[in-house]
Amino acid sequence: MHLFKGTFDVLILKTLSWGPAHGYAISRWIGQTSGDDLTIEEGALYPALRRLEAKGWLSAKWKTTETGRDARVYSLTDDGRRALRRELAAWEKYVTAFTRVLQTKPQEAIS
Amino acid sequence: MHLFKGTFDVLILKTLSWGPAHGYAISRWIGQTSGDDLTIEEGALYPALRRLEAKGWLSAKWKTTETGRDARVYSLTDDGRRALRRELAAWEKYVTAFTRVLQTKPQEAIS
DNA sequence: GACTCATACATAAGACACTCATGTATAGCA
DNA sequence: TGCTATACATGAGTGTCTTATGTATGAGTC
Repeated sequence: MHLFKGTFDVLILKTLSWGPAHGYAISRWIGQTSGDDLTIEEGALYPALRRLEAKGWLSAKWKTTETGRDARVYSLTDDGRRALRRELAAWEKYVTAFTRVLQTKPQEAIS
Repeated sequence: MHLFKGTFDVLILKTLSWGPAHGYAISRWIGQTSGDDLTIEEGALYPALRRLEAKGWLSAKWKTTETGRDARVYSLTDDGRRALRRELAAWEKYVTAFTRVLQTKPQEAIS
């Protein structure tokens, strides 16, 4: 489905809050747990990870996975953990405000 | 606050579902009812209205308001009403999926 | 009469996250 | 040998946004 830009960072951070993971696995996890309603394209995923790393929210190193492949494994930094808390709060605030607008019925015509 | 791109159209459509209104009033209504948590900049507002009009979701005509000013008053078309229903459903589905990802705790490491 | 504020619309420049397409490489399996 | 899944990467293009700037006028204030 079409998505709302700027919302993926929180999902990535949250996913990494459970422990280190590489990009492909993060993408798969988000797809799975959302029932495939949320899919993050590879062209969006890898730049996003670089971006979050550049912000200091993630740290990365190359490792070999259990299946014998090279993978770039990301971990949440302390800054990343703080950012996650902030972003989660912002998201909830946003949804609350959004819902309020959707549910408020005007007494009279809007002008 | 920073916003999530692509989410405003629904708010505009919803606001117009209560009756015709001009851009400035729509913006004010969204700001008000959200407790100023959601503000739509004028540089985003007017292009968005044109966009929705071009899609056939809104119709517009110039009128003079009660306060004696020229204003471009927008109304929801039938297509717009259908679009609103679709967009609302999509938004709810998105938030649900999003919440599911945020709340799902993995049994084991994500890989 | 001059000034300021709120109302009302408009647009251009630039930022930025996305989609889509394409590319590399390799493990595992039939 | 060929196919699928895994794993990363990037470039071109798109579209919505922010920021800044501009026009114009009604209403109230000094």
